[in-house]
Amino acid sequence: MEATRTALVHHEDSARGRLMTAAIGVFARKGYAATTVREIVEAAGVTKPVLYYHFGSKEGIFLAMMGEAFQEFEATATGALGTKGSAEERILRFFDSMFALILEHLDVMRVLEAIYYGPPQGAPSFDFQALHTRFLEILGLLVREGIESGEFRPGDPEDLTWAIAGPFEVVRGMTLSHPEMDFGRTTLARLLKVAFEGLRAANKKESVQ
Amino acid sequence: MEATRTALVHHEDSARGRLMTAAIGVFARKGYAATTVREIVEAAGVTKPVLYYHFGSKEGIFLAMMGEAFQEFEATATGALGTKGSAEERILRFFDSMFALILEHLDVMRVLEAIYYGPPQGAPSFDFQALHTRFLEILGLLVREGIESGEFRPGDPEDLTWAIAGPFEVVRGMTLSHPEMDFGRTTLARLLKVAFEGLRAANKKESVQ
DNA sequence: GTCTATACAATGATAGAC
DNA sequence: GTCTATCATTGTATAGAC
Repeated sequence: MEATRTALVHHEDSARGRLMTAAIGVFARKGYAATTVREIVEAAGVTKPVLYYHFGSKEGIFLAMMGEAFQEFEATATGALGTKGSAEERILRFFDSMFALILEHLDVMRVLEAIYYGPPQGAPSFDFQALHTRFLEILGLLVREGIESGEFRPGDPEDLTWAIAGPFEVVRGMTLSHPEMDFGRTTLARLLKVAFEGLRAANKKESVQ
Repeated sequence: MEATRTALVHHEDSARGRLMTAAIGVFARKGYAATTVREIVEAAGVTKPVLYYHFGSKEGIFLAMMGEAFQEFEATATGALGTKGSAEERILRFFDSMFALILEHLDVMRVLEAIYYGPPQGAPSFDFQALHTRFLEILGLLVREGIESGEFRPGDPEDLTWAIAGPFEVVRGMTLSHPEMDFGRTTLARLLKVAFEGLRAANKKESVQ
């Protein structure tokens, strides 16, 4: 997994690598539609034909970038399933590893998010839905296990899953749109703690300060 | 307030009104940058010079649209402050009225959200930040009152505010990106109930099913 | 206020030399 | 693999008639 991960972080210092890095930055800042190939190649310090040689088109470099991100997400998400501990601990670790991934690739996540939640902007279609579904699938599994083991109170598993997803959405959203506010793993853990308060089985409730 | 609100819903059947309605739809579907004036005028059944006559530019029609939305948001948000009841009830009503506003103007909210959370797309700058801040400000006020009255447990007001904002963010996000899943006011109320569980003062906790 | 016709800039993409 | 030079298309915006 480490190998897959670094692929996205350290693009080799080739023309191709610099183009990828540059494209991620510009797409993140201006969105797919508003980005021109001229901007990308200027940021990468190459000329237009170099981009077309390596990626074939504006769509091509976009898809290459999304493909790498997709692989890495899938690896991290699935990896979180093989952990031990209480449901709370496992959920916390799952969120923490996903959030760390977001922090490492803020720009890619911004592009991904803009296209998934926002208008397609004429960007080539890409199955972002699968990412989100997979995230909720794993979270739902962990929540269900917590309910069955008696760690969480009885209740509609879907509702409890969404209740736990809330803090993650909040922190993810604020991190992407307001990085200066410095929401982070600590804040995520703190908000999650509040959410867990509403989920714990009655016999496990602690008095909280 | 009703007068302000209808301005956005029922655009008069003039060329200007049809242009506004058409622009909202196209901007929502394709984003600001990817939208062409040709598309707008074709959807409105008029020709290009008509748009330039009424709004001056692509930016002009965008700003006109955002201006109307802004006014309506402010009116609804502020209106929610003048209500009576327990903190839970007031928060629920506040969320419900804000969510109703979103449902009425899904397309405008999509455009607004895309530009606020996503890349600016070259759209004219607009103080979306103020909307979000105002929303959190009001919510924070209601939460603080709940803490002070002893209805909510003691705790960091900021954290508790975010914890309550979570369900709203989730339902808003899902409604905008997956309207077919039919999240709605009922789901919002249900998820909010779970969140309140984690906030209630110890002496007010009820056993939940 | 609304049309036809068009100006003018910028865009994605390529041919062909090196 | 990378460059210079250029093409075809599409974009915003406008002039001028009605």
